[in-house]
Amino acid sequence: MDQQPSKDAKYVLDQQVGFIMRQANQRHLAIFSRHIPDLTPMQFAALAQLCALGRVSQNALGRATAMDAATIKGVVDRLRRRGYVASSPDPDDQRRVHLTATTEGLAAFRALAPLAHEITAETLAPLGEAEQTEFLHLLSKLR
Amino acid sequence: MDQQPSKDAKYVLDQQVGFIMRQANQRHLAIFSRHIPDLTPMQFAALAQLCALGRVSQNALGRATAMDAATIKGVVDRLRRRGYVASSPDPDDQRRVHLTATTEGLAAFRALAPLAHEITAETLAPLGEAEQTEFLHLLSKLR
DNA sequence: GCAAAATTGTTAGTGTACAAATGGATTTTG
DNA sequence: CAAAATCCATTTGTACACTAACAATTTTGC
Repeated sequence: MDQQPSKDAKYVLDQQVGFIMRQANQRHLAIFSRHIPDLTPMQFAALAQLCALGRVSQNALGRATAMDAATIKGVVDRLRRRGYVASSPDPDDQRRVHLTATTEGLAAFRALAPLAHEITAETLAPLGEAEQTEFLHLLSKLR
Repeated sequence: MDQQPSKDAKYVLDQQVGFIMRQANQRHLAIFSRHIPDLTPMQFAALAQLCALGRVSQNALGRATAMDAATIKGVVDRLRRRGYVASSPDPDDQRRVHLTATTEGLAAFRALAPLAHEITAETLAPLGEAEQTEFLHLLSKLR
């Protein structure tokens, strides 16, 4: 009796925002890694903010990119291993470690930044121009 | 000279869909785990589809929930450990493992399903009613 | 001026995600 | 009917993401 599907259940899932949002995000991640295969979205975001902010502590960079302290650590570690980020101890506060983008990191960001627009454009391509604006507007309200 | 922030760089990031979408998703995940602390969204999705589809192979369940074969394995393992899912070998095709929701799993899903609507409602709460419909419509086109 | 509170970075543990490689089973095709 | 292609499930490796707990170090509040 429980052998056959209860049609109402499948219904439920396809109506949930989270489920649809996850799939939209999956599609976006695929587009991203096709354009920028060598850097993950998180690594790019961290590098971008570091270039923008100039000189920050690790936790501050995490806050600027909406990442957990534990998460930003891993991201920064990988960026440092790649030579894009350098760290030096803060003389005033011995808990802190100052982060800066290396010349190489800055160059990489400048080369990659234009691609970011392409990625956004391709992600939003299924929508018309007016729809894109509307979507971004609504999405922003949900964060 | 590179000490001070270059204002145009920070701009870029906050405009990218992926960055905003990730934050919207983070907020949604937080809402989800407040309402359903014992199951992750992925586990709930897999359980829901299993209840809906009745009896499927592991990979088929993965496809139904937009999960990788490697990913669905872990999710199913955890659901099985929790006693919500049972597996048995397929007599016709020896590659396959049939999955079914246990009585306990079915009961859990039925108890949790109403909460899914609350989660969606809370996630979309910052939007008006017409905006919610519009948002879901646009989001669906992006998956 | 000193104990309590807050912050910084780290580690450990759990749970997605995907790519790539493996091995076994089944289906297709030549 | 055998070879090739496909499919299923698993394993390995890398990368988020969050919780919780921790030590070291400021900062604060009385």
